[in-house]
Amino acid sequence: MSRPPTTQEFVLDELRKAIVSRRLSPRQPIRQDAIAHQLGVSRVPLREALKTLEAEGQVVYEPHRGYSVAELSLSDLLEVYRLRDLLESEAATVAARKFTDTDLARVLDAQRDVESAADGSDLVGMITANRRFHFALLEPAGMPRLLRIVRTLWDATDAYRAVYYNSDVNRARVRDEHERIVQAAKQRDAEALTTLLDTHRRHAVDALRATLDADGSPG
Amino acid sequence: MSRPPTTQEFVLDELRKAIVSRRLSPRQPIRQDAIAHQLGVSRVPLREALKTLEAEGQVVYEPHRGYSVAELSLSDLLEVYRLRDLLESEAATVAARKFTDTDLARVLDAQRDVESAADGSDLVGMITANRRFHFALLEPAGMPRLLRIVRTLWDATDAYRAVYYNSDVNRARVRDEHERIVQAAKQRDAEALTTLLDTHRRHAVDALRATLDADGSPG
DNA sequence: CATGACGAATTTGGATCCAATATACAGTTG
DNA sequence: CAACTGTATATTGGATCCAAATTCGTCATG
Repeated sequence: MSRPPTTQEFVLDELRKAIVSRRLSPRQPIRQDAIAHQLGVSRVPLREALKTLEAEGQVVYEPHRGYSVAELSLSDLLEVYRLRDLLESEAATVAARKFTDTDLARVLDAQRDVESAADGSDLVGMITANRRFHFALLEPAGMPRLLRIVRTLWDATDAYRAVYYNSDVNRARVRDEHERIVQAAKQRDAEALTTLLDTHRRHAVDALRATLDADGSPG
Repeated sequence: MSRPPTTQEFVLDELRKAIVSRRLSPRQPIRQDAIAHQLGVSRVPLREALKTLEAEGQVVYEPHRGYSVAELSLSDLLEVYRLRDLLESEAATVAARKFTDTDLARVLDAQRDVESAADGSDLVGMITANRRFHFALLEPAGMPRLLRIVRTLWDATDAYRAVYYNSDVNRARVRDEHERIVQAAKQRDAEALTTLLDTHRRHAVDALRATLDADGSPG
């Protein structure tokens, strides 16, 4: 008994995809009329969707001058990962003490998808399965506000994930590290789990940092 | 060269005040037509302001059913303070290494306002000065995303601050603890600073928890 | 040639109107 | 009398229209 999405939900989804796929590139002004026309809607639901993205930091807004896609500088990237370290460590620690068999089943299920996506070089599948895997590990903590914040932190760097997963070695490493994380989760070993996740994130941020440098985008 | 506020900025401000002052109480549905009329505006800017509050967690939204003021349960309160512990500790530690004389001057200035507000039993003055004091300590960290998150965490419990500062003993304790915090900041003693701030927050959350219990609001 | 003033065109902000959905209520039926 | 159905009402969602602000091009001026 689901509900058909409202227009603003549809628009929000489309905007996210456009930002992640770089069809809307950083610093680019968002012309409301053009985008609304393109999506076949009026500006009203578009603007409500933009307000949501503004609050998440995905776009920046200046009254009377409009919205533009937010740019992620190097210091922004490092801050995002520092915040993820702080918040995800907490969530993982709390969650590890509470894992039920159902929780673990969800983690394993996501990891199976990660594996097949890694094998099949399926970028989009990799991104979504990886996200499912990590949030399956964090959700049992029962900290909805924390989770919500962490989600926006993930969104902020989503545009870079496709690049990251485009590499065979990166996909293989993720798959491998996830295996060890699964073992720690199974044993409810909070300390090992947080350590492994910390390392996992450090690998990601190092790779992203290299990407950002290669882009030559100044920060 | 300031700018006159847009209608949605005005509305956002009014809504915040209404929520903090409990003129809009938790779980109460927000009738857009009524509020828009009350403020002498149309529903459009009101809805954009509500989208911002939704993203901050101040109101909850259900499509086709509307917005209502978010309720803060006991577990929500504890989560907010746990998140503040994690994030403000980080910010304070980073900031302590960077304090300039200008930064410290801002802290001292805020503390002077706290003192006069505490002496004069000025509740609103106490709330604003206290907030200035704490953010003056955190802003030098140069972590804009963290600061933004912390601001929303403060907003979430703003409704309870007036109650807290209504007590002579609470105001005196805040004033006193601030003095010691100022000393640690002057000496750039990051460890002492974070310890003192931790204790400071624990006192606040204990008092708030008592208030919540007294309210008898189940959570 | 740089600079500033002016005006047209573009773009955003907000109000009003209509459509879609949910809620409340009356009446009906088992 | 409980449960259900249909209908009226209230409320939200979205489209269109107009006002306000900004941007951009033009031209005058030093």
